[in-house]
Amino acid sequence: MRRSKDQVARTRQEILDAATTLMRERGLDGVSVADIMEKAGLTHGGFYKHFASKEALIAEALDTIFTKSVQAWCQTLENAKDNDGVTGLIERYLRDAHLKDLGGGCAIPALGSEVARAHGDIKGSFAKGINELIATLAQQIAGGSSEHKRERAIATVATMVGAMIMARCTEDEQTARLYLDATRKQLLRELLVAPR
Amino acid sequence: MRRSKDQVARTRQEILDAATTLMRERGLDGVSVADIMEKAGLTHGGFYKHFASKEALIAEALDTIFTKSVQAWCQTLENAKDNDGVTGLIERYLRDAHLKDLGGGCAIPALGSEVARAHGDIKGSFAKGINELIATLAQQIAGGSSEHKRERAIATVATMVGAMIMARCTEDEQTARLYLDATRKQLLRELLVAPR
Amino acid sequence: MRRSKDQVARTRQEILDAATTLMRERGLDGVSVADIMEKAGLTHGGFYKHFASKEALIAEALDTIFTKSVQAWCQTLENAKDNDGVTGLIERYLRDAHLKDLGGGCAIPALGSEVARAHGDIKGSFAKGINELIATLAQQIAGGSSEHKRERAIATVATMVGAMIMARCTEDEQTARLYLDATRKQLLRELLVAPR
Amino acid sequence: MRRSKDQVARTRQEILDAATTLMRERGLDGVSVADIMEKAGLTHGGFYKHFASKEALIAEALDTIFTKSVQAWCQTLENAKDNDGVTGLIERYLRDAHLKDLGGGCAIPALGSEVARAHGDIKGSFAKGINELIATLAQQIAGGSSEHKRERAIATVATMVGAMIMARCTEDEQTARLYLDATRKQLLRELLVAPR
DNA sequence: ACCGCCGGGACGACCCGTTCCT
DNA sequence: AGGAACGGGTCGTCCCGGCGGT
Repeated sequence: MRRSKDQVARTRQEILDAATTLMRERGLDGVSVADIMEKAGLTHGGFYKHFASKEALIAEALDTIFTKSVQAWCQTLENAKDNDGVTGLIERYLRDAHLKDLGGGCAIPALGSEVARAHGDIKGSFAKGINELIATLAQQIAGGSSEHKRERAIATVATMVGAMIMARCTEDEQTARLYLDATRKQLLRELLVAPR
Repeated sequence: MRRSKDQVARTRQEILDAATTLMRERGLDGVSVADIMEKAGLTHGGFYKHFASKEALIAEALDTIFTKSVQAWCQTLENAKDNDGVTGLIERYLRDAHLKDLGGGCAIPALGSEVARAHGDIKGSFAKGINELIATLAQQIAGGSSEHKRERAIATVATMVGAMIMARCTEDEQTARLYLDATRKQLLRELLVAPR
Repeated sequence: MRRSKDQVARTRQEILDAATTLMRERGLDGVSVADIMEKAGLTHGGFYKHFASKEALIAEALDTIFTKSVQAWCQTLENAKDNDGVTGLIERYLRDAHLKDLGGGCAIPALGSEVARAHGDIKGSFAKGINELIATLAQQIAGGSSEHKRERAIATVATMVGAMIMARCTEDEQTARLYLDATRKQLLRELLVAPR
Repeated sequence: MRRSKDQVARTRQEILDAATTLMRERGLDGVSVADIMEKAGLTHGGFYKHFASKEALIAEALDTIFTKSVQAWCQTLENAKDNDGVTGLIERYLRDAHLKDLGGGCAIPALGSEVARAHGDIKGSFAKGINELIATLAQQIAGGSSEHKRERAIATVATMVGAMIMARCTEDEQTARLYLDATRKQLLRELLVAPR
């Protein structure tokens, strides 16, 4: 009975993991329940024992993705204690590897357009995730009121997200890299100007 | 030959117009050929006399959307000759009306995530459109080398796009407005700081 | 597990059976997957759990048809041990009932023209079936080398097939019957002449 | 007005010619009106000014095909005045070139299976054509009553048709050739036996 | 008067999310 | 948990009418 429950939970987690990757790679409408289950090593028949619907899975998978993203951001922010920390985050987000890592990267550029048209839990989970990401960054912004910090965090995330989307929408790698580089430069410049 | 050809061209344009709106409202995979034709007042049977495939229509509709966007940006930029012009564009992009105008707004936040996973003409048209938007803005950026202008234009567009996406991904209007306002403030601040 | 597997196999067989009949009645392009499923008492949705494609079903249905035909030929050939056996087969093939039994008759006159334009598994299954039918008949041909037997079997099958096609291509029953009768007479005449 | 009428008739004939080839190559259901018109160098819009329907075209095209076939058979039969004539026809029908000439060959193997399922004019034209072919051959059969001649002609045509179908239903050229050769041998053997 | 071509329904194969039975 | 069955949906193609222009 113990083992079994563990197994069920593990299976559930495998479905969730498969979903997080596939969703970002192919989009919310681009993945089928069967695809996800197959990637999890199962047949799609048992899916509805674990989740109420595809939508419920997506909402939960979104939570999982954002939770991991927040953790990663925290780590990046903390690891660079001596210097800014924010600098590190920006460079980490706008690097080439992230550009190509559709399935493992930030959910906002990967799914933002689709979620904007969604409703209910999906939109809710996504909005919560964005909020947490912003809050995570805001803590680390130097100087100013907490309101000011939040505003700067919002704009910074927006810039990174927009740059990643634009970079991913071109097949020309050089242009993509240009978008990322130009954005990083500008963001770093602002960082120097702002604290004052 | 006059009337008929006009009529055909008009019909084609109506299909295209219907597509531009529906695509942004429901996403590339969210609209069916039948939906588009119905909105254009036709049945879907005649679609393939006008376009080779759904993909071809999308690519062309993307061109149409971006052409109009470039025109709108130019106008906004020129109309405000005395002051910056860029200020006007930013305010226009990040205003509440744009947030809600999914079907008529900028294609990048509306379709970016999906196009990132596309290939061929669709991605090509989209990339060209982004490029033109950036070039349009770059012309109006004050001071610095042309390279510097371009970089600032890229970052500015990225910021606006990212903010719009994030704002559209929440059902809480207040939060959405906050994202837009915070971003606008930050963008305007940079405008004051940068040139000199 | 027992019942279930049986049921699945039975369903699959019902689809196959429906296909074998409908194909011969309406032609390869004349039947839709939905038609076949409906005849099998199912809806069209579940088809692809049983077969990879319409083409795969057709190829398998062709195998089924020819397997049954070979069995029927063997039986007819063996049942008439005392006399020629071949005589019985010819009379069985060229009788009136076969003329009208489009859905249950020999696949070669029913589908030959279409299969001639097909490729891959469909053509492969059909060719194999023809070969087996010829081999079945060749065994029973009296006298001569095995090569000679095969040649005579080929010509005999060809004659029967051609007569059936021609007979089915007229709406005048008398003419149809004439084609069948004339062919049977000629075939029987050859049987008397040849062995010696 | 004169020229125009000629031109119309010529256009009609070109459509007919295109149809005769395409029908045999791709089957009755395999050709679209657009295909035929395109091959005739026209767009498919004007088709219905020349023919009442696709069915009407097919029926007429069938007449054209059989008329030409009868002419060709007559010629072959007559050209070989000294010897049998029938021998020449058999060899001409069962040769390798005919096997591959789907679009220009005999209509019975190419379309027989489909026409068997047709009705009305299509079946009527086909049946008439078959009849004429048989009558053409019957005239040239040596010895016996006219009834006997007809019977032998029917069986001979049936054999040739069946052999051609079977040969075309295999992708293995060697087997195809075997079917044709074996049939020809047998047919020629009968020719020697019969007159007596 | 006749060709060009747009437009209309209908239908084709294939796929998806979900339920139910085993 | 496995998987068959369901019903609805997608894009693409077909045959055919009817209008517009030469």
